Amino acid sequence: MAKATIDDVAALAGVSIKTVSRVVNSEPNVRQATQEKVQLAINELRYRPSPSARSLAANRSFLVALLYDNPNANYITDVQQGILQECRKRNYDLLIHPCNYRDEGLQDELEALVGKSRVDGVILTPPLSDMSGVIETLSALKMPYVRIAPAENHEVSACVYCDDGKASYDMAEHLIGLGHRRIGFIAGHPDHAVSLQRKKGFEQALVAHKIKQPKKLMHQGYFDCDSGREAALKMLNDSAPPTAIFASNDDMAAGVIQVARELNIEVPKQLSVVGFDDSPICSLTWPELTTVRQPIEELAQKATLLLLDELGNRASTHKEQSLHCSLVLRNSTAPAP
Amino acid sequence: MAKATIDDVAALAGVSIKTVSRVVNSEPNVRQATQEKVQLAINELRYRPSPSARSLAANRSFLVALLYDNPNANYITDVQQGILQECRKRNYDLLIHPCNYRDEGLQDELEALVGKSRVDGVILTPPLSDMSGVIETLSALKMPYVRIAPAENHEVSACVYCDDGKASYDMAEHLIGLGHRRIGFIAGHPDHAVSLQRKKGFEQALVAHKIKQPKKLMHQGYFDCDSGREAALKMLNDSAPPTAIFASNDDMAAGVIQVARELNIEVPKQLSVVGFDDSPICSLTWPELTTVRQPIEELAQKATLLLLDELGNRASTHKEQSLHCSLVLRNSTAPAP
DNA sequence: CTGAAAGCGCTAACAA
DNA sequence: TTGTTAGCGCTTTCAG
Repeated sequence: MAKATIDDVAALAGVSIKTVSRVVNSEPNVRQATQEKVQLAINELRYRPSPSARSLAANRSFLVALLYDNPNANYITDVQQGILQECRKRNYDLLIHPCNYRDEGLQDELEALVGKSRVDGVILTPPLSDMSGVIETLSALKMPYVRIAPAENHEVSACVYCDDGKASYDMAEHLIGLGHRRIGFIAGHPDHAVSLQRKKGFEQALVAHKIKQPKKLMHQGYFDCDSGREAALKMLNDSAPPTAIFASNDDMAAGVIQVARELNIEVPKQLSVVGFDDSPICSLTWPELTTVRQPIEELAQKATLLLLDELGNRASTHKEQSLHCSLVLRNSTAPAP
Repeated sequence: MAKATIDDVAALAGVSIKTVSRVVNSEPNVRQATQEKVQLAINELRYRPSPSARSLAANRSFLVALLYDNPNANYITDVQQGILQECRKRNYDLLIHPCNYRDEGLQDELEALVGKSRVDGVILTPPLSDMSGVIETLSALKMPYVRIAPAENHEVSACVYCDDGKASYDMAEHLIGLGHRRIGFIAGHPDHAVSLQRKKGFEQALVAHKIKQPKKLMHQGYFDCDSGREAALKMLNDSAPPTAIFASNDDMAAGVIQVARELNIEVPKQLSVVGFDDSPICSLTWPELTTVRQPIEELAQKATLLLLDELGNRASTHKEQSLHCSLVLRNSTAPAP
């Protein structure tokens, strides 16, 4: 038998198609008895509304797009997971659209995706969350969107973020509390806004504790293991090496640990090492890595909730929310020697 | 201005909407001059066909779904990447649908997703690729699908896979070639069909080289670090410990390396360790892990190609393809002591 | 090579 | 509380 349509259901239930539509969309103003009658017919025919027809008529697709430039597999799967949690509740589906944030054609790509209005809304992750071009295109096309972890301009759209600077400050203070005074810092990729936040938080903690930070202890990294290694190599081979190193993410911290081992520097006895992100490698390194955990999945969930609310109400309640990071203390930190 | 429709384009170009449709879908039988005239109008109006209308009329959505039970973030992002590579070429979009393969309601979930025919085709990854319930549901609903890395029944549908057994055999032979005779093996999760293949390949290599494998050297693992640790602990604390350990994936191998360090067993001098998957942690462990690389992205790409071909032609050319794994030799292996 | 007409299956506005 | 009537914007016949 061919797929049942709304007409079949209406015929079987002995009502008009509009009534079926009402039941399907759980609209009010349907008598209980009618409701049940229709539901019965729906079940019997295994009727499923056609998304295309619905989209065409109602001008909404029940599809949201996740736009991202894959920074890291774990990050992105966490984000996807969080988004889908909310989507399932409201019968939305998720379409994923990785892209290259430095791509010249990104603007056009976005316009193509959004312009045909295949999706009802868009979710952005860093560094896209902070790209004015992207944001302006979306606004111009009146496409609802929400930003995950934007660094700035929290007011221009609905968004959800963590205070990375605060977490960074706390982590620095933790090290200082352990007696460390010479703390090396490896910054994150300069294109990611969080990099600056993490660096600032670190520096503020030093200032608060009246610690002067020599330039030699500040290094540029790129969020990958190699840049962590490079920075560590420079610092640890210096005549006045640090007693602790704060890497702006876990991959770089893993690089630091590697270098330490190669130089026969014991972690954490001679050198404390901390990272950021709480990625799976934290428990795979030796010693296990002290780090900062961001609630990525929750972040994505809240963001999605904000977006779907906006899509439902069409009340553009530009909200912003923030969540807290937490320190995860493992074995890569110890009192200063 | 409101969004341009096919009528607007037709009016501006001075042709019928059918002709516009022909141009948009690059159908034959349009005179060059007409073609250009229409294209001009399209550009001027920035016309984008409406996916919903198109779906409704043509009964195809240009959407494919990836159905998976997230085994691992890297695996899944690689798969997504591969799929999207092909999708972009043919203007398909990807909808992701993670699920729990042990969920009672999986059947219904699938039927809901597929029954409304929101998607034109489905891509399956392990362990879903081998679940008869899933496959039968898809077949019953006549939903085209392709399976990535199914373990068995390669003929029932289009599919793409690697010969894990062969790779496993080769890796075992590599260890044997280094002089190892007591090689511990940690099997993968029993629900994943590849686990058995990898185990079989390993055993076949031993048989081929006339090595008797004591039961004590065969352990059940679950693809996670902890189960690797557990197995390693048992084997390395034994009176006759192995000189090499073959873990069925990298996470377990990382666990083995940890345990070795805790027991002051030097890797690779006293113990060689190998994994499987070539995941990012391979270069983050110390020493870096020798492993097997599966061309996951290519696998996904080929699978998608197969699926989209089928969707295009509607010729159900049940093809199957296989790709090769390769050994990645790093520093965790050395001649037997 | 091109076009006219008839839907695809649903929702929205309005009527009853 | 329910039904009627128009489309939504496209593709598909089938005729020219």
